[in-house]
Amino acid sequence: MLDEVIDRGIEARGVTAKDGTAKARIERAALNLFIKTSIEGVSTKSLSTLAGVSEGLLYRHFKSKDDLARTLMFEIHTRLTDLVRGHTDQSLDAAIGDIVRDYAKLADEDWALFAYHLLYMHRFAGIDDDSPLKAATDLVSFNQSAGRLPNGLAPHVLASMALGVVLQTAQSKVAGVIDQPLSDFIPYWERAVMAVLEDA
Amino acid sequence: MLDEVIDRGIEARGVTAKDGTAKARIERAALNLFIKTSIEGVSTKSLSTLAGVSEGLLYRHFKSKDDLARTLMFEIHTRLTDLVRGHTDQSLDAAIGDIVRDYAKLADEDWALFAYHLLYMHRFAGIDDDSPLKAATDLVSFNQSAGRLPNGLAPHVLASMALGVVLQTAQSKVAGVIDQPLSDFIPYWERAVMAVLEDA
DNA sequence: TGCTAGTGAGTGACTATTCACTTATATTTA
DNA sequence: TAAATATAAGTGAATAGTCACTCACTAGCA
Repeated sequence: MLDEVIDRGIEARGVTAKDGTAKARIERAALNLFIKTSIEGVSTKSLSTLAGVSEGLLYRHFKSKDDLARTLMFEIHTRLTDLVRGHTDQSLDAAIGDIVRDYAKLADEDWALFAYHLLYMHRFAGIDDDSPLKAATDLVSFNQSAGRLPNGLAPHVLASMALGVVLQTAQSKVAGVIDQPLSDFIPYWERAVMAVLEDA
Repeated sequence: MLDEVIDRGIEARGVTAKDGTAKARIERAALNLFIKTSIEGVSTKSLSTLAGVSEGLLYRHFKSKDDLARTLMFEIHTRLTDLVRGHTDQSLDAAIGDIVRDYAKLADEDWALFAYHLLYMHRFAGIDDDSPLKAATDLVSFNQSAGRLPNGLAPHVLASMALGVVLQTAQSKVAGVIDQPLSDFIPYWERAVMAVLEDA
């Protein structure tokens, strides 16, 4: 039964167990198993088997299973946060447009990594010190101060609501309810996010 | 260290280990530990200790740890689905108003149960056959057919985006970014959800 | 007497991690 | 250039611990 999972995992990505460096194969195997089951529910044995390496090798490249999970999480977390931050030099419309476009592109290009973030972000303590939500909150706050957005709601609440439009669509894709690439929704996201922000 | 977690868990709910029936205490302990860590990450030992019962007793009331997790999930899942379904006899505004109000109320009244659903729903296979999203999709579809909502987006996508407004606010509360009761956001949710639906 | 609630030590399977070991690949030295 | 040496990549059996679950048992109760 484990073999089936392993075969499907490899097959799904169209690669053999020997593609890429060992470290990269470990990371891909971890992502695919983590999003399929859970982090604690994946054993180092199944992980190394799917990656096509020995169990011991995991510990040459990562201090522990937790370190592996953390490394993967912070990689995508940083990328997503950077992507949202720093759009104060353009109009709000343009900023939202850029952000949702980049979000969709990143998700479509590396779905496993994106889905991993969506599913397990909340498990990593301290991750909210800086996050996509934090960056979005700063953007909302900036535009509220400039009088371009209503002040009725606290910026982190309004940012949550707006981000929800995008993230719940992604969640539905994780659940298998949606099977199109997220890029298909870019113009709709743009309009919906602006509507949430301006109607508050 | 485990004892600290256990103490905090009990303290946080203002109850002693002897409150309620043993079965109810097992369920509350499970919910509180599951949302704090994960399902697989919680041992039957820590669970029974927090509930103040023996490990063996878990198996008098539930067939397995998985059965316990499933039972809790389907209880809240059914309640939430019912809450969204069956609002076709009123205006869309009124329906959205009722739904977000009931959602907020249920979440505020039993936060652990609600948070459990939010965090782990996606893990239970077959749960999407009927779900809050499915019910919301039916409502959107009904209103699209009646010409009261634009037809540009597939109903399950539009429903996801609208639901995201509410669920991401809840997610931010799980993350500890928001600490108000969700009921505070009812009127804002109403407006934002309508804006998403009508602007699509 | 029969029944349900509750116990907790015991069990075998599985877990993450280690470690002594074997290749392979650079780097230095003669 | 060739030999010598260091360093990195990779192995898999061994280990100590934890896991979910069982079962023979006791306590109360109708």
